[in-house]
Amino acid sequence: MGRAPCCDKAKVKRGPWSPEEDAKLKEYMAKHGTGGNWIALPQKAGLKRCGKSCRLRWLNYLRPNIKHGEFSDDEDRIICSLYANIGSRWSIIAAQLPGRTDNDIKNYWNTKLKKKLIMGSINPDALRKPQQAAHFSSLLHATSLPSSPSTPLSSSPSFTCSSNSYNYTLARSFTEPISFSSSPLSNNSFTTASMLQPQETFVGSMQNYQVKDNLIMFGGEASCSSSDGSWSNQMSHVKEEYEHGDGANNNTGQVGLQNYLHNGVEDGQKLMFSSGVAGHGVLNGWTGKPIGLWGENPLDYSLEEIKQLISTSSCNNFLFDENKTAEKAMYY
DNA sequence: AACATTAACAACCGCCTGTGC
DNA sequence: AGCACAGGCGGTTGTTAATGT
Repeated sequence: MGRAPCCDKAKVKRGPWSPEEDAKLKEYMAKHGTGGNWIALPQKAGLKRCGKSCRLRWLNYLRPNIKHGEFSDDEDRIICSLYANIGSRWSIIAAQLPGRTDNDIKNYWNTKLKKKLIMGSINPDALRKPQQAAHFSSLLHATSLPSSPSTPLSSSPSFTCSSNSYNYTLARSFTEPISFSSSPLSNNSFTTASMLQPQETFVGSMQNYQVKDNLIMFGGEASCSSSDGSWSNQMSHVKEEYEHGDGANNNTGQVGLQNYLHNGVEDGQKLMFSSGVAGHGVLNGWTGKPIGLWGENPLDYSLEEIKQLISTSSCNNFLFDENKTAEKAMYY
C-alpha cells in the first residue's frame, strides 16, 4: 500500500492557474502568509487547489522578486560551474542566483543550457578561472594557511572558480583553516585573514550559515535567497557549536565553530562561504575535505568535462568521485 | 491550411526528511 | 522509539506556442 495522497484529487482543480486564482493566492499571502500550513491554506484562501500546488505556484511564480526571462551569461556560468561541482541540486544552485527558482533553473538547464554546452555556443574560457581568481589562488598558495607548524596538511589546498565563485578545497587535518576575527568590527563574522591580504579580507556573516546534506553554507544575501528559505530551518550541529561553543571565551560562537571545523567536518562534507550576491562579482569560497593532491593546479571544470558530465548523466556528483580525482591528479 | 514536430515552461508526482506528538 | 504529517526536493509529465513540412 502506498502513501496516502496529500489531498483528494477528485475535489481539487489541476492544471494551469487562472489569473483569478493567482490573485486570490497573492491576496491571501499578502494578508496572512502561509500561516505555517500549506495544506490548510487553499481552503482558507478559497482556492480549490492542493496545498502543494499552491506552494509551488507561490514559490515558482507569484512570490515577489522572482526574475523571469533570459538568463545572463553570468548566470549561465554560475549554473554550469555549480552543476559541475554539485550536480543537479537545483535548490542549492538557485540559492546562488537571486530571483531564480530551482524549477526555473532546472527547466533552463534541461531545455537550453545543456544544449548550449553541447553545441559549443558557450565560450569555454568563460568556464575557466578569471584573472582575479588566479590572483586569489596564488595568494592562497603563498600564505601561511597550509603551513601550520603544529599539524601539517595532508595535501595542498586546491582551488577553482568560475567568473565569480571560488572553490577552495582544504585538507582534512588542518589546524588553522580559518582565522576567526575577534575584532569588534567583525562582530558575528569571521574572516579568512590568514588566507588573504588585508585588502581582500573575506568576511562572512556568522548568522547566515546553513547546513544541508554535506554542505555547510556561510554567507550573505546569496545564500539566503533559496527559493523557499528552507535552509534556515536546517541549522544543526554547526549551529549548536556556534551558539554554545567554548563558554570561557567571549568569542564563543567563533571558537565553537572553529572547533567544529577542526574536529567535526565529516567525510565528504564541504563548506561554502559566500560574502554577497552571486552575479555581482562577489567572492565565494569552498572549503572541504581533500579531494586529491592537486599541488598548485586548479581544480577547474572545463567545457569538455561538463559536456562529458552531461553525456554520462549517471555521474551526478563527480566532485566526490575519487576516481575522477585521481584521474585529474594524474593528468596534472 | 492542416498536421507533425519541437521548444519552453508550468505543474504534478512521489520519495525523503524534519518535526511534533 | 515510533508514527503521522507537512514541507522540500528532483524527476517527470502535460500543455501551449512556435516552427517546419
